[in-house]
Amino acid sequence: MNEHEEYLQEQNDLTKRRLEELEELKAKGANPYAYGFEVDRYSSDIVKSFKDDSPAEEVSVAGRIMSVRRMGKASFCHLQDSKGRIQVYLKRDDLGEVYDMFKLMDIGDFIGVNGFVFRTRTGEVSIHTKRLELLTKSVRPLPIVKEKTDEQGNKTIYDPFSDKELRYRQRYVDLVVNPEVRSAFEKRARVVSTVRRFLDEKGYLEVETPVLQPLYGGASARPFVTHHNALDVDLYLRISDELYLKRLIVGGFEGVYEIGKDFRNEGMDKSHNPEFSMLELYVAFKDYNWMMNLVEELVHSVSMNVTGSPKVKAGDNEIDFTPPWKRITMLDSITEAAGEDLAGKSEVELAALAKKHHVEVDPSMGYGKIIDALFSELVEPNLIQPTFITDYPVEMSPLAKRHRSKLGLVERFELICNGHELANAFSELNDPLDQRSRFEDQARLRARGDEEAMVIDEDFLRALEYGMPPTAGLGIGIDRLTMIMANQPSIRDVIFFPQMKPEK
RNA sequence: GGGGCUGUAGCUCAGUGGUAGAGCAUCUGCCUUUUAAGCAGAGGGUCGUAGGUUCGAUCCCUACCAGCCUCACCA
Repeated sequence: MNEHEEYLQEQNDLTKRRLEELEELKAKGANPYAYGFEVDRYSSDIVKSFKDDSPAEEVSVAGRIMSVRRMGKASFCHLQDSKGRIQVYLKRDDLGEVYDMFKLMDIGDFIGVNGFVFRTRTGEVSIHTKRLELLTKSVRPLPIVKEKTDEQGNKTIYDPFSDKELRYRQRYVDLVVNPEVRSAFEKRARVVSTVRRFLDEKGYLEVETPVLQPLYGGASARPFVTHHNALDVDLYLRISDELYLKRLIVGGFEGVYEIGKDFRNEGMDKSHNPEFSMLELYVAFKDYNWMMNLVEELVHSVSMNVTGSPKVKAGDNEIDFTPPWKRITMLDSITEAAGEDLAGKSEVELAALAKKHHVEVDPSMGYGKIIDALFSELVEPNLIQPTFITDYPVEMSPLAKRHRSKLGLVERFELICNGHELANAFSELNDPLDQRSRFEDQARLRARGDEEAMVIDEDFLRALEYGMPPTAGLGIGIDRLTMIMANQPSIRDVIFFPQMKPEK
């Protein structure tokens, strides 16, 4: 048995049948893998612009066959291109031998069609085919999804392609068959392009910094490790861009941003993927108050561009991004939720308060960690409308500048929306001595076994010693922003190829 | 890592301790404006993998693999 025969042997009957058709088509002189086709219109544009009283228009379209209805000497099929679908009418009288070739074509095949636009008796705008070309033969059967639209315009889907494992592993099939998937990713692209345009118009410079780093930093997370053979050194995939972008502020750029992938070696769930996209922005001579205004403007602009409205549906909630948004300090937000004033409370008193509200604490947790636990449990899940939480304990924020008037706090805010963190920002710490002592605190945590504590970056400290101007910094998770804008409950639905265990 | 649910035809799913089922898809026949096309007929399966119990396992048991949900951990 030769290789080709072995391959045939392994295939199921549906694929075998298609491989036979492929040979028959070749025998009839068709090239089942053609080189191109002149397209002049998109399906949905033709349907939209059709007018019954205008003279018949000639069009050329190309796409995949998504349904076929054969009735002896005439057939209908639906052709799907990147904009939608249009019905195609094929008649033996018009096509002759080509009509016999069409009998060898299947759902999934790419065809090119040239003909004139008309409306059928049943009212559907269609193309009356004059010329038909096979562009690509599909030898593996697609899932067949049928839908019916009733008089009220309600769609019923029959036999949906819904197995999540198959959808993620074979996203190409998911995209062909489930139009709403394509639409979510188109929204993702618009999120990114809006952010980029917004920041470019403000005059900030888009830059690229290393993904492979000798030291990782800028966030609390475990990294991926890799190895450079020629240098014989271990390198880390970045967990954030922060320390490199701040070096660029030291170097004299007054506004820099980067949109790129970060990598964190942690668990996965519906809001975490090991690689994810992050926007980071640093602007000289500004502080976190200024940055809050910018974030309001930026996210509002994304919402308008992506959804056409400042109001966005997220599951059962409607989120309104019209500025200004609520701003409240972290302590006040806990005070509000717990109904007890936190001001001046000691660590012991806080721990007692936590127990009272059934928030788990253990003796190893310091003041900052208890505050964080209280916040995560009592406040964060209930924040649906965009809210700035400000002024975090210094222990939680080793790269943020101390608050100008509140002892033990830093000038930091997070934007919480729909119960999740969407952005994180601070007035950047630029005192090299303070930064060194914060790194050293982190090193002590690390020595005690905190694998996520930051490592000391001497080169970054050296840069700060040369002087970094007052700077406001921001990070926004692009995936999570997209989840909200596209109303997708899982990060896997806004990442084309989410991380999966290997297929066995 | 803990708990729950799931894995049967290309897709979506029923089902039973004794020869494996449906709809759609596929194939054959009829049909030149149909549309979840229709009518008549046909083919298609290692029932996730490996063990065990049993005369006999797709079904019961165990382990493993994969997926989803959830909790924990984590930003």
